[in-house]
Amino acid sequence: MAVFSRPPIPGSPLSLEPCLSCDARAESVCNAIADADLGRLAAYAVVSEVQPGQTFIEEGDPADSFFNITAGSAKLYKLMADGRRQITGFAIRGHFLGLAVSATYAFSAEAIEPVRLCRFSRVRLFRLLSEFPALERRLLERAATELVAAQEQMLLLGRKTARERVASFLDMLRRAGAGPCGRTGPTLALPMSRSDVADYLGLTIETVSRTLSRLRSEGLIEIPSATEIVIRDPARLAALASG
Amino acid sequence: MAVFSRPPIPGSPLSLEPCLSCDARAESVCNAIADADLGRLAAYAVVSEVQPGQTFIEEGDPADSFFNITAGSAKLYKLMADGRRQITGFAIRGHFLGLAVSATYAFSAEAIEPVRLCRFSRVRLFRLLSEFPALERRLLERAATELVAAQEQMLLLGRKTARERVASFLDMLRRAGAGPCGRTGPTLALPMSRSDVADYLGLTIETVSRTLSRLRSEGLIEIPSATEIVIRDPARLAALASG
DNA sequence: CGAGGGTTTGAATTAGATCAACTCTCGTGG
DNA sequence: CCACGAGAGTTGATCTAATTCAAACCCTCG
Repeated sequence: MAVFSRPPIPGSPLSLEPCLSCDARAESVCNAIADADLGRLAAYAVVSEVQPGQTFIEEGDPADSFFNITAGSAKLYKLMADGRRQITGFAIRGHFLGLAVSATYAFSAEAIEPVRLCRFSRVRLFRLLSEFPALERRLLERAATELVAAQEQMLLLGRKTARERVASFLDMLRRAGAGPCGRTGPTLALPMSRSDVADYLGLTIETVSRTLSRLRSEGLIEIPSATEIVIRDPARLAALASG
Repeated sequence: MAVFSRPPIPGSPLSLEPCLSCDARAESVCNAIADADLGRLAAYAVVSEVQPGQTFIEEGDPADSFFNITAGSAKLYKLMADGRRQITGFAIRGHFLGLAVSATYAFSAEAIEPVRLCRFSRVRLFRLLSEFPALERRLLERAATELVAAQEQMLLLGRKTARERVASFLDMLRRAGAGPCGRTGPTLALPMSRSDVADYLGLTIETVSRTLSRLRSEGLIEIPSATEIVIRDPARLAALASG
């Protein structure tokens, strides 16, 4: 994994700079730490980049690192012995990964778009948490938010129809403001493949494709390309999503 | 909700006693707090009992309380407008509920067996967390554990067959040591109804029933009564559960 | 321009749902 | 004590949403 480096801004202290100017700071747990203390954080983080298709967390491996995504997007998934896959979530800027209690990771993570991340060793993270209680609080909040999202996803996987699942997925992207180049608007960028969407929604690629086609023929969405979807009728889509 | 009370042990300070002698202390986050500080904890907790069928957390209600289950069992679930239900988990002794970031609960909770619980107001819990960093750490661990369980459940709901789901469920109960009267052994007590099991596994009651019958006819389990199941072949069951 | 992946569409199949009947258990009251 | 009824659970027959199998149809890139 290549170590990410950025030329220091002249006149600013080198150790502070990477965190102070980090694009992800606003969305990440790091914003619990005051400017003056960012040097401590930066000293503990190892910044690296992961290319699309590369796995940077492997289910079952010793869980000795924690990751903070600062750019790009990744998929988190679990595999069964015969290859069946369930994508449990997508991680983007600001997401924190690998907070395992067990000694090993419970899921794998693979970059979809080029990912930039900060890696913390287990020991160092816990040292940071003790040093900055506000950071620990933010982490707890983050975990609680993830838990709520997980429960919503269980409802989707256990009880929703294919149509409702796809609508929920699009609605989620819309609410996340997943426009192309980070812009918001009716157009959504889908960085993941149909296969990823299918494994996230507990469906097959064929069913996802068919369902999208049907939503298009009904005028709810447009599909200018396989990786772009325009929401024509957000209200009807949201209604569909909730049954 | 009736307030639970227990006669104070003669000679022990009243404010300390309830937590010090609590059956759930070993399994609960409260074990992060030293004996000497239990008075603070007890002062903040309101103990109450909930009867089977009673709902003590309602999805969408203001999330101003946190609950620590000290006895009994409860189901956590989300409902759709048309009545479809997904049970996202079962909570027993030691479980902590209601850690919402949002202003409202994301799920409902209903007692299956009589539940005894400690209720903390939002304000008081956060005061406790600041006062006892070890408590916050335990809560973070707990949340991380729940998250891992949620991911496992997503794999089950999204990718496993009915047979694998039921086997996973029984294997989970077995590993949790869910014997009758808290005993461990090959016999499992199922306090929840078939309908609850179905809504937990994303199946119908008929499919759950049929699948259990089939596992019985294959000699993997015995079903002495609707609420008791004997695991005859734990290894084969576990193998089935993972595909 | 052609190869190869990802995607879409079509036809056949099936796991699980739905609809319906029956059984078991347990509590109630004659 | 036993008949009765209600609710939970089981079993059977049928149906259907989604999967599977199969064949095009793109794009993109050498």
